[in-house]
Amino acid sequence: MDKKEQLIEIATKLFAERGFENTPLSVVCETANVSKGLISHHFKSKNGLLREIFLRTTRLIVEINSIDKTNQSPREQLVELLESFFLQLEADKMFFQFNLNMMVQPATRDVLNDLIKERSTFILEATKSIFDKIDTTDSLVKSHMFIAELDGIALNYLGIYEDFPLNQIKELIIKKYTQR
Amino acid sequence: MDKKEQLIEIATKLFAERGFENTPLSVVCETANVSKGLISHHFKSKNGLLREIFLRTTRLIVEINSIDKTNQSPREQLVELLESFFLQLEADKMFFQFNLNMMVQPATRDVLNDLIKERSTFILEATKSIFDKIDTTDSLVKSHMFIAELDGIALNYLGIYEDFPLNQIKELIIKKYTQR
Amino acid sequence: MDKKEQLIEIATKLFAERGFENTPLSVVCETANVSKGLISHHFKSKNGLLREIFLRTTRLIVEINSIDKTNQSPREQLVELLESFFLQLEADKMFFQFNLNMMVQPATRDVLNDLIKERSTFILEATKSIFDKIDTTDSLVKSHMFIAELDGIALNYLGIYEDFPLNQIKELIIKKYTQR
Amino acid sequence: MDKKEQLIEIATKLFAERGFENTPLSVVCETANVSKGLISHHFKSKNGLLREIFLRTTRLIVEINSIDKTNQSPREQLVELLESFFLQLEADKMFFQFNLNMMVQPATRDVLNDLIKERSTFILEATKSIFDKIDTTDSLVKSHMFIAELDGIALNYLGIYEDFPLNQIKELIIKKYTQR
DNA sequence: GATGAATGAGTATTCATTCAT
DNA sequence: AATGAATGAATACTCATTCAT
Repeated sequence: MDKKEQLIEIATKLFAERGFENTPLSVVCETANVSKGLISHHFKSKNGLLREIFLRTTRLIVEINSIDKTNQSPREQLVELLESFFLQLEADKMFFQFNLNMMVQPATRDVLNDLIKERSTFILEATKSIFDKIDTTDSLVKSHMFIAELDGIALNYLGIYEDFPLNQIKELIIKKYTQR
Repeated sequence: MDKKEQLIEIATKLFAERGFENTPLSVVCETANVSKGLISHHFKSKNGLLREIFLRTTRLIVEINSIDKTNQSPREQLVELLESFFLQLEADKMFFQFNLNMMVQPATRDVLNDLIKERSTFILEATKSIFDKIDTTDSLVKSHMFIAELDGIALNYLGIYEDFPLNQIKELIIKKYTQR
Repeated sequence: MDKKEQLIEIATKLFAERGFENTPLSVVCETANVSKGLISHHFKSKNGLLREIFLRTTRLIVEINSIDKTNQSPREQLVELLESFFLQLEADKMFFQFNLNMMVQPATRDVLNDLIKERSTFILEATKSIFDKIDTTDSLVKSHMFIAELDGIALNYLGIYEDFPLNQIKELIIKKYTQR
Repeated sequence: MDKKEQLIEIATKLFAERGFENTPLSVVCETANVSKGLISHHFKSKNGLLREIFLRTTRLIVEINSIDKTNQSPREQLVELLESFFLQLEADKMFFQFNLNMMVQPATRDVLNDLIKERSTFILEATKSIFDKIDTTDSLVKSHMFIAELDGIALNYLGIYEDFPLNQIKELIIKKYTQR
């Protein structure tokens, strides 16, 4: 088993669960059964490790969106996007927890600034390219609205309301975006 | 000059700007021109100070929502709520930054858990009471959607997109909620 | 109820239970329902309070030993002294705990040095005056032995062995000192 | 040069001289020419360091008592034990100072509770095994008396009387325990 | 006599990072 | 590639003391 990969996997999980600032490298290393020196060896620093993790997450997002969807109508694409969003939100809370965390915290924002910009630009453009196919009017604003809505749902589902009615919300949203 | 109030004011500002974890008490005290011991004296601990701040913020939210609005139609209330939300989002970014921060970060969440629950329950009920007057069908889910949308907008405006089209989003949303 | 007396009583108890160094004045004041400023007002400082307490304890010891015992034989006096020692050791553990504590700890020793000397000189002389009446040979050494024995018993009973056979020890000692 | 051993040695000395509570780690580290972090690294905490020291002291006591003494009569063993006690009491005051300190102070007692119990049980049994060979009647009580006597002597010699007649006491005691 | 806000020096502890092996 | 001893700056917290009221 590759110690480097092991390290990344464990660190991702712990950073998501406990927050970056609140997760000492000592805990990461103990959990991953790895010596402290190894982090500096592979990633130079704690921030280096964070950037590597964030980068990989972005790569994942890009890959998913790069699947060819030319055989789908734009509305079908939107629905599929929503379906996969709600599916993953339930299945991999950690993933969203981690990303929300990184965005909101000033300290991590500073470290990841360029990577966050890169990723959010990609997401905005990917979304807009779908909306453009439906109607170019206000497509940028609508894309922003769309993204904000999903982020807000993730935020409220993960962090605020214990009995957030995720499924009903999902239905409501899908209905909204499939109506002409 | 009340040193306790001074302390709270400065701490609120600094926690919002730099994050709670990332703001040492030494900085808070120096900025507020106050000795370290005073925090212990008034709030017992850094967490105690945080709880006091969060509590006051909640009290503010409750006060604003307690203003009598019986002379307005529910849709008018909704629009007013949206107007004041967007107004404040632009005017007092710190306020939103601080609150998002507290919600998302695991460490602060643990400290504030009970207070967060209290506040979010209040907000949900206040929102639902308006939606109920329009149409009781799905009023709870719609309230959740409404709150999530606004949170998402705050999140994207403050933390992700530098050129977030706040005004256009505002218009779009108000239009959406004034349509029958 | 006199706040000063209240303060002394509570402080004695707490210092005995938790040790002097380990008992913050804040705890003393809260327990005694008294403000912090009052200690400085009455005793100048924490050390001042300690000295007052130690002084009172000495005064108690002196008083007990000042009772006229001219109608008793020296051996009777010795037995009575032993009886009262074992009686009090069981009844007022705190008293012995406190005094042992003060003697052994370097920090408190420094504060109480003169008072400790005064008291221990008194005790030695009071004991020697009894032994002298029995036999002046080695009376000083025997007095030291006698005191050391009792201190050792207190130490082992209070601080080391949970099932210290206090009563059997008492009988053994009394037998020893009543034998010709 | 082993920094860990250096640390233990210096700390033992300082804790004995100044008391545990009254010896800041800063002083220990400066004296030992070692960084503060090293204590956390090797012993986890100040209490951890204390436990390590106490443990080693116990180990020393056990080792000394484990020397084969089958070629000595029980009374010879008792005398040898007394001789070595008085010898060490004069030579290594620190050792006794430290141990008395730990026993008497509530704060350190709590930290060392299990280790103190272990050690005192061992000492009691080692002593009793000698007394048993002389006479099994009351051997437990006599052992307790014996230990208490020595502890009391150490206490009075080290902590109370400046001109404690140690040598005369020694002779008196040895005479007592060699008499049939 | 009595209060309690305010101070500030002091202390243990945490933790990312370095470096020799 | 991997270890872990060692560092030292940073940080929250403690607590006796002071002083205006």
